[in-house]
Amino acid sequence: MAVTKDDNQYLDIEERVNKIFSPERGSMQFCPVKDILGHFADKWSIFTILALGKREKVRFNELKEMVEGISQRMLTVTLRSLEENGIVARKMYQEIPPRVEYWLTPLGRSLLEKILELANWSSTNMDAIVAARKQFAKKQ
Amino acid sequence: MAVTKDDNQYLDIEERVNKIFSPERGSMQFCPVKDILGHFADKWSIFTILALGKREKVRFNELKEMVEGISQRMLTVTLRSLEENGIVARKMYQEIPPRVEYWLTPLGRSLLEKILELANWSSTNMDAIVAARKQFAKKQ
DNA sequence: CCGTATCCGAAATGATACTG
DNA sequence: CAGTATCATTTCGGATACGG
Repeated sequence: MAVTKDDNQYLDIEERVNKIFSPERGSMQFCPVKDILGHFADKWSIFTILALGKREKVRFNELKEMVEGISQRMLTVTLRSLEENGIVARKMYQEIPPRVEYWLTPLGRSLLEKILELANWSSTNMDAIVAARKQFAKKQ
Repeated sequence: MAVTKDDNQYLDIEERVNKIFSPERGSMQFCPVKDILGHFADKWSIFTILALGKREKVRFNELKEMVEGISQRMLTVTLRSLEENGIVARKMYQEIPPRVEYWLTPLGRSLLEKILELANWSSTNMDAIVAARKQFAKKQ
């Protein structure tokens, strides 16, 4: 069996996946992929980070408008989690009425880069996915 | 590229975020980012795709071993969802005992590429995140 | 305005038992 | 082996009330 270009590509990916999960990449306490990626792999975190990427600084209620469908509670919970992990910074002004601003830290902006890639992928492959769904529905 | 990346990095990102969400990118029925990304933005999907990237074809129980902590039920549910969206292909052999193989479609492998980037980001920035968590704990 | 606290229903997930 | 079905449990998330 001749090795085609595609085969090489596949083996390359396979190697990279294994590399990420290999023990020497992470500390002994935890696997970074499981612990860290598992922390951001939820839709509210992803949509919140994308929304924060739209502007330099955003106020709480502005953010609530931008992340469609999120409740006040979930936005608070999500922002705290992102703040705890160094993705988001927060500044509260002692005014009346109060004003609180959120923005992405440099770390957060680097994560945004990767999420943007994912979002672009969604946009690019939308048609293929919709087609796959129709195909799957037929088979059932 | 003559202009350095850092100079206009922030503005560039802001523009790209807005572009993804702009109406003309998606159909009128749905926003690809919300509908599609929201579909894969859960940890079991992400870990399953990463596991499938490790090997060319994987059997159900092998996969269950590879995705640590997943239950049989959630693996089934996740695989069906990925199959429905054209990310995963499935072949069942009429043998006893039964054998079922799963693998990533070309579309799935292109998604894997993006997820790998995210996983790499986690690995690379692990230390910064752990530091941020400690810092946050102190402030509370 | 920007939260927190609480409660409650809904949804996601796990555990277990069973089947072709 | 690779599921499905069922039930129990945990978690998520919305609604509401309240406070700085």
